[in-house]
Amino acid sequence: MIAMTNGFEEEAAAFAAAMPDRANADRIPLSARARFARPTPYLDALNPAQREAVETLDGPVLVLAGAGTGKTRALTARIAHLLNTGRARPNEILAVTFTNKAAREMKARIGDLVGGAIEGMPWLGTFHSLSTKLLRRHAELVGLKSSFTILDTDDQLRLLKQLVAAASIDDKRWPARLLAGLIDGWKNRALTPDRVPSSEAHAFAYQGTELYAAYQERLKVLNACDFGDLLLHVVGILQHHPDVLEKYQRWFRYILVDEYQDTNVAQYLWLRLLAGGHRNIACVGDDDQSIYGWRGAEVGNILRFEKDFPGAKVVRLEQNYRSTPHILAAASGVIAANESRLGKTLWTDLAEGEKVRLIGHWDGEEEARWIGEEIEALSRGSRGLDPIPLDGMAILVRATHQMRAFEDRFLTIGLPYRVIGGPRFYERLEIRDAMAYFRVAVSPDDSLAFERIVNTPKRGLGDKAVQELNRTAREHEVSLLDAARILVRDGGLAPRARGALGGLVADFDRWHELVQEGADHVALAEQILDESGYTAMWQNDKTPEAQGRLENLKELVKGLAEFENLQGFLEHVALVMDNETDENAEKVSIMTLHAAKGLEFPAVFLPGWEDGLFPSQRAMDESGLKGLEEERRLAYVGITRAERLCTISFAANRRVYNQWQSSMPSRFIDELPEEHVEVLTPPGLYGTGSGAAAASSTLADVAARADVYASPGWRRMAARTTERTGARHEPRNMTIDATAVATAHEIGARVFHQKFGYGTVEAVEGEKLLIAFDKAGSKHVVARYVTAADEIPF
DNA sequence: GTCTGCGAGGTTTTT
DNA sequence: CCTCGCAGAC
Repeated sequence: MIAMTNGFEEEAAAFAAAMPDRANADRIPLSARARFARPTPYLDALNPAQREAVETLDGPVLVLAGAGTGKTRALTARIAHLLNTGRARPNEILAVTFTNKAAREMKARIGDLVGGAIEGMPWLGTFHSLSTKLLRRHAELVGLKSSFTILDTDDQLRLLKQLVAAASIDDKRWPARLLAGLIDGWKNRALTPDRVPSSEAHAFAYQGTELYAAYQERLKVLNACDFGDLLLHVVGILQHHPDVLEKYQRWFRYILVDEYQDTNVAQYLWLRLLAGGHRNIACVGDDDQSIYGWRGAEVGNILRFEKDFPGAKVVRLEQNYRSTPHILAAASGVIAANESRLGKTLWTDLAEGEKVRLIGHWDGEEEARWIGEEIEALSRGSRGLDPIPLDGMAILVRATHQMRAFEDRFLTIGLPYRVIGGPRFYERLEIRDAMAYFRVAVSPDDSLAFERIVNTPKRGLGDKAVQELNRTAREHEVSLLDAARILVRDGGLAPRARGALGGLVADFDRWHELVQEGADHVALAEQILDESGYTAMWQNDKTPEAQGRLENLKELVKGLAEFENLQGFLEHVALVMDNETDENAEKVSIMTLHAAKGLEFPAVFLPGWEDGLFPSQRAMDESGLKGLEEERRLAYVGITRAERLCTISFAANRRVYNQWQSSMPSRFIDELPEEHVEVLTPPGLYGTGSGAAAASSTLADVAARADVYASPGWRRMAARTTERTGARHEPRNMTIDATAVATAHEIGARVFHQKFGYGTVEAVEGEKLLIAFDKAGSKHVVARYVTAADEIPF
C-alpha cells in the first residue's frame, strides 16, 4: 500500500547508486577491495563446519543448519568474508531473508563484523522488498508504472469482493477469503491464470481461474500488485527478458539465502534464475524446521538442492550451542519419527541439565494455573535452578485460542506477560483508515484507498454514492477521486452527498498540494486526521476500544517522524508489517510455535499437547501424513527453543467453543525418549500436591492416567478435589509491590483496563479488585492493571 | 443511509 | 462463547 508518485525519482537515483554501470564499477573496486583486505578475526570464532560453510565461496553450497547451531553466525561471517577477500563489494551481494526482522538482524551483525565500514548492503532484504526494488525498475515490462501500489490483504479482499459481485456470482459460493487463498496458492506456485492446471480448473474451480484472471486485469488497471505479484512479476521479467536477466546474473556475484526450507516455488524460480550464471549460491536452512508448508513453502526445494545445483557442496552444522543434552535428545527423538528428512545428528558439549518435564492436567484452566505458578517459582529461583527472569520464559502454543487461558490467568495473578504476534499494529482498523487518507493525499489516483475512507467518518456517502462513483470512474476512465470531481461539477448525486463529496475532494486537493510542496509530513499527517474528522470520530466513540485506537493513531503519527516523507513511510509499511514492541519490561512471552522460530529462551513451556490440538486435526485432515510430519517439525521447533528447561503439558479436558471436550495426550508425547523425560504428577491428583515436587512416574503411567482422566469416576473425584482445595492454588504474589497499593481504588470508582475497557469497582479484595466492566462483564483484576478512568488521555 | 439483531463460523502467518 | 457480516427495519 504505497505509491511512489513523486518519490520515484529518488528511488531511481538510489537504485543507480546501488547498481552503477559495470564499466563504471570496474574503476572503483581497487580502493574498495584494498579497504577490506584485512585479517579475518571472524573466522576464529567458528567451528570447523561453520568455517567450511563460510570459506566455500564458489559454486552452490547448501548449509544444513540444525536448531541452535550458529546458522546466522555462519551466514553473516560468510558475507563478511566475501567482502573481506574482495570477492564482491557490498552492492554485489544478494542476501535474501524471509522476514524483515531477520534482515535487520543480519544487517546489524554484519556491521559488527566488518566494523560498520560498509555503507549498508542495498541488496540485503526480504524476497518481497528486493522484488519491489527490482520491479520498480522494470515495471513497464509487465504493464505497470513504476509508481505501482502494493495491496495488502485487506485491499485484496475488497477488490475480490467487488469482482465476485460484478460477475454476479453468489458470494456464498465464492467468499472473497477463499478466493484470495486460492489465488495466493497459485501465485506461490508461480501459476499465472492461464497456467493453472486444468485438473484444478475443473467445474467448481473453473470460475476461480476466471476470477483470478479478472483480478489480475483489475490490478493492472489500478496499477497495483499484491504480495504474490511482487515475486511473480520479477520471475516473469527474468524469464522473458534475457538481457535483463543476464544483467542481474552478472551483477549479483554472490547470492545467499536464509531459511531456504521455507521457499515456495515462485521464490525458488526467482533464485534459480538469478543464480543461473555463476551459480554462486549459498542456501542455509533446516529441513526439520520447515513449518510453513501450509502457505506454500516447499520442503522439496531443500531436499533436492543437490539435484538442482549439481556439484553442490553440502555442509552440515550439527553442534548445538543452545540447549542441554536432555532437551536436544528429546527433540531429536521426536523428529526422528519423520520419514522425509535429510537427517542430522545434533550434539552439544553443554552440561547435562534438567530432563524435559512432562505433566498432565485435568483441564486447560488448571494447566494455565500450574504454568503460572511454575513461572513464578522459576523466577524466584525455586526448582533448584538459578532464577530465570520473566523475559527468559516463553509459553509456546499451537493455536492462538490457547493464549486466552494464560492471559486470563496471568491477569488475575498479576504476572506480567506479552503476547507476541497478536493483531499487528498496521493491520488495525484505525491504522489502515489513517493510512488510506495518507495514501490518497500522496497519490490521488489510489482509488482503493479513496474508497476505503470515502465514508469514514460517516459523510452520508453510502453504497449508492460509491456505486455512482465507480460507475462514473469507469465511464470516464479516471480514478475515483476524479470521478468525484466530475460528479460534483456536473451536479450528480443527491445535494447532500454532493456537498460532502465536494468537501472531501477539496480536502484532498489541499493535502496533496501540501505533500507536493514538501510540507512537514508529521504535522501534515496530524492535520489530515484532524481536518478529515477522523480523530473526532474516535473521540466521540464511547466504546472501550476507542481510547486504544486514539493511542494507536498518536503512535502512528509519532512513528512518522522516523521517515523522510509520507511516501517513504507508506512504502515501508507496505512491506514491513511488523510492529516492534520494544518495551524492555520483564515479561513472560506468549506466542505461537510458528512465531517462536528463530528465538530462544532459558525456559520454555509447551502446553496443549493433545491429539487434535497438537498435532492439529485440521493439518492432518487437509494434508494427511505430510501434515502430520509438519506438525512434528513444529514440535521439534518448540522443544529446541529451550536452553535449559523445557516443560511439556497436556490437559485431559478442554473447553472448545464452550463445549467440553476430552482428549488424548498427543502422539508426540509417546515419541519422547523416556530416559530424557521426567514425568511430573499433576497437582490435585492426590488432593494436596502442589506443583512439580511430587513423585515421578513413567510415560506409560501418564498415558494411562489420561484414560483415567476421561472416565466419569475420575471426573467426579477430581471435581470433589478441586472444590475442596479450590483456593489452595492462589499464589502469594511476589510480583506485586507497593505500587499496587499506591494506586488505591474505591468501591464505585470508574476505572479503565487495557483489555477489558471501562468498568466500575465492585469490591476491593486485597491487591485485587472485582470490577464490573461495561462490556466484558465482572472480573477479578489486579489493581495496578487498571487506571482511574479520568487519568486516561484524550 | 444508518442502525440493530440475528445467524454462521471459528485463523497456524509473512510479505 | 464471541465476533463478524448481512438483511431488514427505521
